[in-house]
Amino acid sequence: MNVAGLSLRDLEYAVAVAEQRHFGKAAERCAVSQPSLSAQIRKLEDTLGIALFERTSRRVLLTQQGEAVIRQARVVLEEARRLLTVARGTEGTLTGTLSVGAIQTLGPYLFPHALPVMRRHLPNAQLVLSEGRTEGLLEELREGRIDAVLLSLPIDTEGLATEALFFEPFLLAHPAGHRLEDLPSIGLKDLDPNELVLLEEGHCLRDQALVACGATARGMRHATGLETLRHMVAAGTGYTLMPRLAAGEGTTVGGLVAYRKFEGDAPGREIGLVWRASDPRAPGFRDLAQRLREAPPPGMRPV
Amino acid sequence: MNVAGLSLRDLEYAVAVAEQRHFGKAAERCAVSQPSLSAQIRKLEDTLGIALFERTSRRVLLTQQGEAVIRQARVVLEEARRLLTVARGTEGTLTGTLSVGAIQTLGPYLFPHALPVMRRHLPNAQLVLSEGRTEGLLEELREGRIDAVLLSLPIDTEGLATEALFFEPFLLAHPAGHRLEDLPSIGLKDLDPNELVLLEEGHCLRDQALVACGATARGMRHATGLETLRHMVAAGTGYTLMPRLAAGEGTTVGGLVAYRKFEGDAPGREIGLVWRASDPRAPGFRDLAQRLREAPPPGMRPV
DNA sequence: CACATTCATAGATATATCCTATGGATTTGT
DNA sequence: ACAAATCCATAGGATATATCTATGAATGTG
Repeated sequence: MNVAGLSLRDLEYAVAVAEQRHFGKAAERCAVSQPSLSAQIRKLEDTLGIALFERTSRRVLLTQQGEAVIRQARVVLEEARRLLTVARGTEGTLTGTLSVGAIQTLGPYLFPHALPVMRRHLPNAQLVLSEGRTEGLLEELREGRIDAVLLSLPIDTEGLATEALFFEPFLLAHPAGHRLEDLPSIGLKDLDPNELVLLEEGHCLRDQALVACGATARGMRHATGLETLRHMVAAGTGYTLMPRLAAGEGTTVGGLVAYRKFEGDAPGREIGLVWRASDPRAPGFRDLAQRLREAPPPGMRPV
Repeated sequence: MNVAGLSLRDLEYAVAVAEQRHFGKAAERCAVSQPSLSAQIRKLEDTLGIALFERTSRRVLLTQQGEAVIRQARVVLEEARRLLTVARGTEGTLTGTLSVGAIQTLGPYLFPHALPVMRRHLPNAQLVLSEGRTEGLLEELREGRIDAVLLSLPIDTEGLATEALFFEPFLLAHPAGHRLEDLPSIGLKDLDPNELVLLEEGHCLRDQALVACGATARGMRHATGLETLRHMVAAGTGYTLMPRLAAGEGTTVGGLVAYRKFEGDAPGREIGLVWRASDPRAPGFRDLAQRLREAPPPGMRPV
C-alpha cells in the first residue's frame, strides 16, 4: 500500500469520529453529509485493512488498532498543518485561528483585561475562546482542538511548554458583617475549616484552597461555579478564598460579600500560558506571554 | 486554507520533482503522465499560494520557499508512511522494501557475506542495495531515498542513529616481489609516502590511509575505485592500504599483488550501520545490527 | 537552421466524492 | 408492548477531480 492512497481529508474525518464518537456529529464538524463521511471512513478502513471503529448503531467505539492509527493520524495532520504555515512563511508566528482556553475560575475575569492586549499584539489572529477545567483543557490541548491554555501552575508538563505570567493572590471573601471583620488583620490561621465553602471537585481552585487552609474536604459544602460560590457567601453559608481577579469592582452582590487581603505571605496561584511543545509557533507564544506579563491586570504580582 | 485541501499524492509528486529536478522523470517515478503531474503541481502551488519551482523549460529549480515546503512535505510523508506501518501492526520491524546503501570500498566485498544473514533474518523484507560514497549516501539517507547505510565510522550523527558492527583491519597491498617482502615484519613506519597509491578524493578510505601513514596527498597517484587501485598495485605503481574484506581469496591479480598484515596495532576502520534517528523501525535496525555483529565476515575484529 | 528536449495546454474520459432520500437496527418513552 | 427517536448504512444520481493522449511553445544543441 502506497502512502499516496491515503487522504488527509479522510484522516480528518477519522479523527473527528474518534473524538465525537458519533458519525453524525463528526460529519457536521467536517461540513459534509453523514453518508459521505461514512463512505470515506469505510474506504480508509479498507485501505488500511483494519477496522478503526466498532459500530453498534447506538455507540461508536475505537478499536485498539484504531486508537494507534488515530494517534498517528493526528501527528500526520499536525505536520500537514505545519506545511501550510511553512508555505505561508508565518512559521513561528500566531496568525489565523487561535483557540485559547482558560480555566473557569480565571477566564471570565482575565479575558476582559487580556483580550485587548492580545488583539493589539496579534492583529492577524482570530481568537476563539473557551473555558473548562484543567484536566479537560489539557486534553483538548494535547489533541490539538485548542492551541493554548491559561491556567494555574504547576501542571504535568509532559509534551507541553509553559510560560508563567503572574501570581494571583487569593482574597478572603466572607459575608458582610461576619465576626472576622472585627479582626484588625487576617491570616490563614484565623480561618475555621468548618466555615469554608468550596467549589466542587475538578476545580484546581478547590484543591489550592484546601491546601492553603490545611483542611480536608469531607462534609464540606460545595458550589458548582465561582459565581454560585460567591452567592453562597452572600447568603451567609460561609467564607471562601476568592482569586483577586474575581473580586473586582461591583462583585459584592449588593454589599453582601466583603473581601479582605491576607496579611503576610498571602495564598494565591501562579497563572501561566501553556501550549504543545511540538507546536512550531512556540516563539509566538513566548512573545504573547511576554506581552501579557508586561501588562498584568491590577492586583497581580510579578513572578 | 484547510489541511484537507492538501493531497499526500501531490506532496509525493512535488518531492519527486524536487529530487529529480525534472518533471518527466518525476512523472515516471510516480507512474503518472507528465501532464497529470504538472497539473497537480500547479494545483498544489495554487493551494499554497506560492511557487515551489522555477521552470525555465530547460531546467527546474526549487524556489527558496519551495525548499522549506519540500522539507516539510518529506516530514508529512514520513509520518503518513508510519501511519501505514502502525495500521499493519509492523511498527518497529523491518518489512517491505528496505533500501540499504554501502560505501564502494565495502559493499562489493561485504554484501556477499552479509546478504545471506540479512535474508535469513528479514524474510519479509525486499532488499534493495546501492553503493556510493559517504557524503552522497548520507544525503540519500537523510532524504529518505534509502533506509540504512553501511559505512566507516565515525560520521556526523546529526539526526542519525548508529550501531557499530566490527573493526576491519587494513592490510598492506604491495606488488609481488617488492623489496618490502624482505622485512620480517611490517609496521606503518616502514611505508614511504612517495610509494603510496590512493583512491581519488571523496572516498573515506583515502583519508584514512593518509592519516594512518601520516602523509599528505599532494602529487600522489590516485585511482577511481578499489579495483583500479588494486590493478595499479599489480602494475607496480606502488603500494596501498587494502581493507581486509577486499583482500580475500583470488584477489592477487594472478599473483601480482601480495597482502601482508601489519604488526602491532594495525590500522583499520570501524564499520557501522546507520539509519535516520526519526525512523520508527529503530528496534528493527538494532536487531539487524546485532545479527551482523554475531556473524562477522572472517578476519573482522569485534568492537 | 533543423532537431531534440522539456514543460504547458486542450479536450476527452475515468474515477472519486458528494448529496438527498431511504432503510434497518437499537434504544427510549409511554 | 408499541410508537417514536436516534443513528449508521445503502442506493442512485450529480458534481468535481484526476488522468490520459495529442499537441504546442520555448529553449538549447549540432
